[in-house]
Amino acid sequence: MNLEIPYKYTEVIDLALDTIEKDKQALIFVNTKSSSEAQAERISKKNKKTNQALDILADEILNILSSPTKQCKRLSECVRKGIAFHHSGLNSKQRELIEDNFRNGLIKIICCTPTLAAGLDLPAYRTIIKDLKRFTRRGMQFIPVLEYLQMAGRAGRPKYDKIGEAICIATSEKQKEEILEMYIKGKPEKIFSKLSAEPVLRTYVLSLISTGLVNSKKQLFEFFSKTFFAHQYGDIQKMESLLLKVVDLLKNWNFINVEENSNSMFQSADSLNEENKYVATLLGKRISELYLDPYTANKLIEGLQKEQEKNDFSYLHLISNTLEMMPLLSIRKSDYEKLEEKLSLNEDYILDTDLFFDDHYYLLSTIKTAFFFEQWINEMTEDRIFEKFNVRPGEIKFKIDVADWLLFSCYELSKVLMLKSNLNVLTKLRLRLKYGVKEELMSLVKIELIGKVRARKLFDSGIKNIKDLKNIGLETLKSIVGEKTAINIKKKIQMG
DNA sequence: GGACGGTGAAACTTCAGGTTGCCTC
DNA sequence: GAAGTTTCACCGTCC
Repeated sequence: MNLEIPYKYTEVIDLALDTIEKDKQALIFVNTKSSSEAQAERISKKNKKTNQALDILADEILNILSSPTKQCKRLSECVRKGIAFHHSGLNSKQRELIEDNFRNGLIKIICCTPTLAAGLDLPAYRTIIKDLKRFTRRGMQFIPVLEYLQMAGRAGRPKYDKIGEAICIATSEKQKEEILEMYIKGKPEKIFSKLSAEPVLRTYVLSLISTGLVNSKKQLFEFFSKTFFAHQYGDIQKMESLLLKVVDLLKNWNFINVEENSNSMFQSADSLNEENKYVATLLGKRISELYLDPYTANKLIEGLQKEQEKNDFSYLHLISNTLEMMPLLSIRKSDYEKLEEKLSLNEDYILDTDLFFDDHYYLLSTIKTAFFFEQWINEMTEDRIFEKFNVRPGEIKFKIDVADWLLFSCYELSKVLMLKSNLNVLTKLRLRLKYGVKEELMSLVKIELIGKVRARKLFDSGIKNIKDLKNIGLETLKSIVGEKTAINIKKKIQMG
């Protein structure tokens, strides 16, 4: 760790310290999670002001998880000095604590990613926008003016301050001019319709047909011609051919039927015929209710229908290979060997065999993502996961939620398609995923008040299910999970 | 002499966010 | 492309 602070950082630190000196608060926007952590750390090391309330808060933050992660420790040490970092990788309780204690004035500075710019109402006297560039596929690019406005708009607290300050940090004289032109004098960019993204378009077309709002080509065109999407797209003919392409896909996947209209003079079952009727199939309806992108749904179905032998990894990999799971975990140099090994070990269990002939890097990313889920359901701790996979607690939660939704979708699709062999495995997997436990803990974890940590402790002490819990003496239980919890658990079991 | 700790440069890694599902053990 | 993090060689100190 380098304690010497390079010149270019000092102005942000000075601004932060000046804010504290004035007894005001500031938000500092940076472009990455680790940048927000490093920035908060630098400021906290320079800030001398602490107090008892901050100590209490710092301890609370440290002990939110059963075993504190590196991130918890780092955040806790910053908060001890009244400084915090805030991004999507934080545990949700920690995030809430930071927000609440910024509102009540205890925390003076938050270094954050753009999470805080939109949605959350957290005004500050001063907003410092340190990074106006962000990494994209085309390298470092200036962020949109709209985003800049969101961030700058956090400055000034209506009830407390008459003014607010939004400060941009330029890295050079040239950039200073660019920022002035683009953000201060510039206009916000136009808004674009989200429908232009194909997955969204597919989902909407299916949902329109499925709910019966649209049931012919004519109605479909009519509906879309009134949307903002059409207004922006301009070329109506091109849009119509795009829509027909989607309809054909849905038909090929058996999510909708195109039925002939018996009154029509020209009978043909294709989707082009003006008068043919679009009707969602049972499968299509379910997919629409699940909010699944039809493309993903089709992929899942193809996998679920495979008759080859499946294991847990098969399903975890199936859901990792979807648009919804993007972005997949990225691969480090040191990962390759392990991932290749994992791949060859599970080659026979992978359901989407097309992957073997495609982009190998992508294949390995799907393997790594599935591997991450597999480690999670085998009780790898959050700290270890951060270390091994570089996924922070808040991101684990997010990925798990997506996975659970997709597994549930797999379950529902299997039900509609009468693929009964998948059902039990999927239910089991979902439960294990939810708690992050091995199969042996499943019956314990189902009991209220018992999560992954307590379940593991109990199991290792020979208590393996609810019957064991009933039979065990209160004193013994106390020695395992602590006094209060033991009493509460006993109460719960007797009631249930 | 060896263990240990601090240092700094070079190599490596990563890059914001967060929609949507449901009743079953 | 830039910043943050990790790794590693090097050096001085202490026992």
